[in-house]
Amino acid sequence: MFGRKRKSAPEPQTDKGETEGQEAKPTLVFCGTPDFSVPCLKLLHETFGVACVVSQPDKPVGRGMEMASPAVKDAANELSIPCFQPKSIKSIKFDAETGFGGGSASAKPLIEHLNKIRPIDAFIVVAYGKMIPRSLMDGARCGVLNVHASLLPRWRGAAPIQSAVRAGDERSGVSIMQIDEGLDTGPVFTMKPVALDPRENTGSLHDKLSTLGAQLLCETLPRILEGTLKPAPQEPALATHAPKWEREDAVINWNDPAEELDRQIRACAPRPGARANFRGNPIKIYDAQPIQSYAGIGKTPGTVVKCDKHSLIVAAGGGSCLELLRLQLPGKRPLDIAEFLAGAAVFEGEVLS
RNA sequence: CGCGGGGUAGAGCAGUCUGGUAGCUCGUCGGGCUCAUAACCCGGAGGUCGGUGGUUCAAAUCCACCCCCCGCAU
Repeated sequence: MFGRKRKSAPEPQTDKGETEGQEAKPTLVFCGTPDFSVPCLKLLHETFGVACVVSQPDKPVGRGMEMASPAVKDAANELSIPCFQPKSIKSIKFDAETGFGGGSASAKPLIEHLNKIRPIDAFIVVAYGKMIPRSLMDGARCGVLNVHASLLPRWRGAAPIQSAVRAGDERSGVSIMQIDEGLDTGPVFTMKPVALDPRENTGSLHDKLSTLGAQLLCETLPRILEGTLKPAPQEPALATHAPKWEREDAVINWNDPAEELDRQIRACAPRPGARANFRGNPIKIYDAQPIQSYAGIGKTPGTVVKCDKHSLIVAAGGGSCLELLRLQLPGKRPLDIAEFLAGAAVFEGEVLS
């Protein structure tokens, strides 16, 4: 009920002076879109307060093409933070004298609001989904800060988490960086590593990095705002690129060795799910593991080499074998292998593609 | 009105087209065999077939509407 006029901060905040120049709350603008961004938004708002949120527009999605709002917008609404969803922010301009201007029609309300809350200390971008224009870098005292889900300069780009899992990286992490005009090329304030579990998938790593990113951001932000933490440039020679995940990346090729398939399957879990074909139906594989005991040497990759009530083992490339653990038929729920086998009699010698 | 699949015992499925005794694999319970078992054998319990209405002597099955789940596309 009283979430509306939260603008004026509660008065009794004159206690401990842990950091001296910290009495005034910074003015922060948060830009983000999916689930991944939500923990950052929440912790940031709790710790420092967020003046407004920018997210991608609602779009028709899923069955029935119903309009769906981004997770960040829903979170902003819960927190009673004003949220703007311009179609594009590319053409927004900034002038030190007159403030923000330009912009497409859909960006007007945002621009108006930004001018109202000036001066802005920082824009904070977490998986917003679009490139950030120059104007925002100029429009805040500390420019645009970014939480990126990798240890830069490894895995710059759109799909750092999937890429780390698929590559079999032993560790990943989050980076807090300054956005410049390149794609994740800006100098880095700090990074925090995390070890990948051998059975890690994209979903589990996503969740780890999402909370880790929120923590690291909020720990680091005070020193960035007061200018005592300087960012260090990335080493360009070490950079790798993590391109957007394409449909093709989820298609199983049984000629690949089992270990590679395992990594691909984990990279595709829980979404979109690695795809194969079984009896003419598309089937998704969510979990599997390479197996030593039943060498598939001489078998065509994709052939079921062993199948009983509890396990299903398929030949892969180079004589390797893959035990399928969890899969899904079209129109059905994902099933653990034992459940799957209870309903669909599978025969040794059948071939998946 | 984007295209499509599905809801039958605790789980996974068949049966629906061609209405007429509720079936399979697993789990569970009891018993047996075994040094042993996610093994094997014997026996039992467990279902108002998603909901409502309609057609019919008779509906899981045909018709109408509703609820819920999922695949593709994005």
